[in-house]
Amino acid sequence: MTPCFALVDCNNFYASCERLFRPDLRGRPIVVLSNNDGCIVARSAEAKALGIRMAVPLFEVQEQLLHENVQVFSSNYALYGDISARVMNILQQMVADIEVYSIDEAFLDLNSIDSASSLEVFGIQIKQRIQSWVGISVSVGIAPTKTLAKLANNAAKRYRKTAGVVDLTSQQRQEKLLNITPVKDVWGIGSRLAKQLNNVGIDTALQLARSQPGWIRQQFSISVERTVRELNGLSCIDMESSPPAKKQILCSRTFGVRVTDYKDIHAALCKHCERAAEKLREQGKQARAVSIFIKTSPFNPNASYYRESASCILDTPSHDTRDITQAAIQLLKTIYKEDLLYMKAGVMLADFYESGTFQTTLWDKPSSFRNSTALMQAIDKINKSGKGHICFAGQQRSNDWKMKQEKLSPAYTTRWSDIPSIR
DNA sequence: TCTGGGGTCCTAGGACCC
DNA sequence: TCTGGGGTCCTAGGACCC
Repeated sequence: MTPCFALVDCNNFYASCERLFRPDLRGRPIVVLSNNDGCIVARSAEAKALGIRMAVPLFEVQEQLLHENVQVFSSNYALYGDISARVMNILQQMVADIEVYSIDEAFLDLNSIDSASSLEVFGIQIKQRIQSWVGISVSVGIAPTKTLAKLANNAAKRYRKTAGVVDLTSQQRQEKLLNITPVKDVWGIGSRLAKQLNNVGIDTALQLARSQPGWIRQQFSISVERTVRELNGLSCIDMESSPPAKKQILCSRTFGVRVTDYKDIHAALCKHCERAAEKLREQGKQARAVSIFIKTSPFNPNASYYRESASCILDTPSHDTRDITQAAIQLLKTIYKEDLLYMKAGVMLADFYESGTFQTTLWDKPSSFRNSTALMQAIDKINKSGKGHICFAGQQRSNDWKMKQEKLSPAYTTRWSDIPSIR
């Protein structure tokens, strides 16, 4: 049986979430900013129509936003995460197997659905149900491979006539769409590859599909070869129903303001270690490799760019926040330089082990902390309860370095005090 | 003044082994 | 004169995704 995938993708997701509890914003342009209010990461249809580009720094368009009366929001992940969970929940009820691909999109395995109705009708059902149960509008692309389903979804978004659902199972329709799709719009082809492909005369998705897979592999990589095959309807990228175990965990943030003091960077790093260790424990893993980095702004013309990282291997893997923090701070001491304006710091964990599976040698030192597991479990439980937050002292009180979020909307669906009331 | 965060995969090259 | 062959592991860097 030929496989069949659907890609369901929310339209202008962050902007749609912001509008969900603000009916007064219907029809008005909205943009959502990245962490730290730095760049534009989402735009409503109206904002797109004004020509506001994706990923542009806020300061470059500030005047235009003001002039066009665009509503600006900081990222509100509590809200987006909750709305996303509701959408995914509905999809899970409609098919046997889904892969949550990102916060606003999921692949569906359509082989299991009742073949009595057409695929397109099923797509329309998905769209209508999410619209009426959650209030979010989605687009649906259906095809025999994930890469084609992505393209079908783009078409569903782009062409009004499709009403938001495109069934691309017919080969004839595939060719028609590939022919009018620039190669840069193909999933897996980024700007660099697009340029290289253009240089050898491949401008459209159809031209890429018609090229020799072996030659493509030789010239580019096995990933691009896979893309060629997928464009021809041969499924090479399977569903991943449960997310694969992480191989690394990264926590980093740009500071709200530039910082110079060691104590501020120390505090930020402690916070990042706490979150990284928490994520590690969620995976049920222990890490052996710890690395950190600090950097100044690459955009400052008056100072040279400083970026340094350092890493170490723990004697025995650990999931104890204290082990990880201790290692990180030791590393920080080796790369911190005075009198620089730091922009960002982060910590990365890697080399993961299941608890208790690591073979120690006679001379390895175990974690210096006893009762680690029970203590960490207790901390995680308290921090997830919503009743309070326990942290280690290294984070200090200073807030100088914390993220800028000046336009944050309420956590409408996840905090009691923020629930909208109707008068 | 001001430029996000968190990931994955692939390849090449060096070190090292027998 | 002549300097093997086959392999693993690790790391850095490049590319991609949302």
